[in-house]
Amino acid sequence: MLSKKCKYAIHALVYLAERYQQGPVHIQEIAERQHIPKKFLEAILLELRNAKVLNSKKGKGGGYYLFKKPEDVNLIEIIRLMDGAIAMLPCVSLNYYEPCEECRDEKTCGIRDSFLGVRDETLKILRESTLAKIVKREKALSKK
Amino acid sequence: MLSKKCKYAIHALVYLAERYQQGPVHIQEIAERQHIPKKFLEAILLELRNAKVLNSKKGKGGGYYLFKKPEDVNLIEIIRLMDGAIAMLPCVSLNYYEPCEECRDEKTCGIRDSFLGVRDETLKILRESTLAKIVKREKALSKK
DNA sequence: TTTAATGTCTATTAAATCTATAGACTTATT
DNA sequence: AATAAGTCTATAGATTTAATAGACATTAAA
Repeated sequence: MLSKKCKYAIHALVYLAERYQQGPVHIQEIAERQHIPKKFLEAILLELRNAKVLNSKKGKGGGYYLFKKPEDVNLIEIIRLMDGAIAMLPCVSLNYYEPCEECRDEKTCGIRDSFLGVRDETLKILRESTLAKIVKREKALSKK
Repeated sequence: MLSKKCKYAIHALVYLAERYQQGPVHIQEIAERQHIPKKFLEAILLELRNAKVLNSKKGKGGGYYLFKKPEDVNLIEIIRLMDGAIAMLPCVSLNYYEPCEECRDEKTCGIRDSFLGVRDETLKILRESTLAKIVKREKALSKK
């Protein structure tokens, strides 16, 4: 399961994607509208800023805004930043690889293959899930 | 990521699947061979027993053995028993469904779809990953 | 029938992680 | 100068995970 932090991040980013190129939005507003504890959200947005997904403007009239284009931010990137590995086992993780302690020999491990498959399929879907597509989908669904 | 408990369970079950219908194997042996803390393993095997995946024999010469057929135990079942939901969001979970707190309206949520897709692909692969197949794969790999 | 080997069960502890909050500091605008 | 923002460090509380301890129950064999 994704952590709350990660879910908060996704919701905040979608919110900002809907307001792309409309100037900075302040934390308070995002927190209220998305029901996210403000202080927690602060830490999240800061991380996303340091990762250059967001940018911010300080001082009066300041706030956060999407730095990358909505079509260039996908769920893989967000999840990795917030929760770390996407794979279900460390030994099949691309970005957070670690040998499995429990495994005596990775090469002859019959378990890995399944999780390699899961990882690949998961990445395939999450890679295609950009903020742009999510916003588009949201609009399409609410028009029905 | 899967918990250690879950990884231990998978390894223990594979070990027992390799010895299917060869009589009970005692905890001590599984613990030693798979490098699992014995007391922790006890709790795990007990849960698997209560779920009728394993069965046990008490007393001298006792131990655990696979109750279901190796081809009838897949990774979905094991993961659900040990770690709970497989989906990345509660709102797309089949067995552990809960509405997302962060979501104002599930019907118009543009995020769900992606995770629904991930869940379906994940289940598809894990459903096919039975103990029988894992053991078979293991043997094939070690012959190379 | 005793003994030893084994699983069963309840409780507890230690460590790690997740979630949330507090408060002082910095920067930009008016 | 005053005010409205974000930045940063620290920490507290809650929850979950991992591991351990010890008393109890059952079975088989001696």
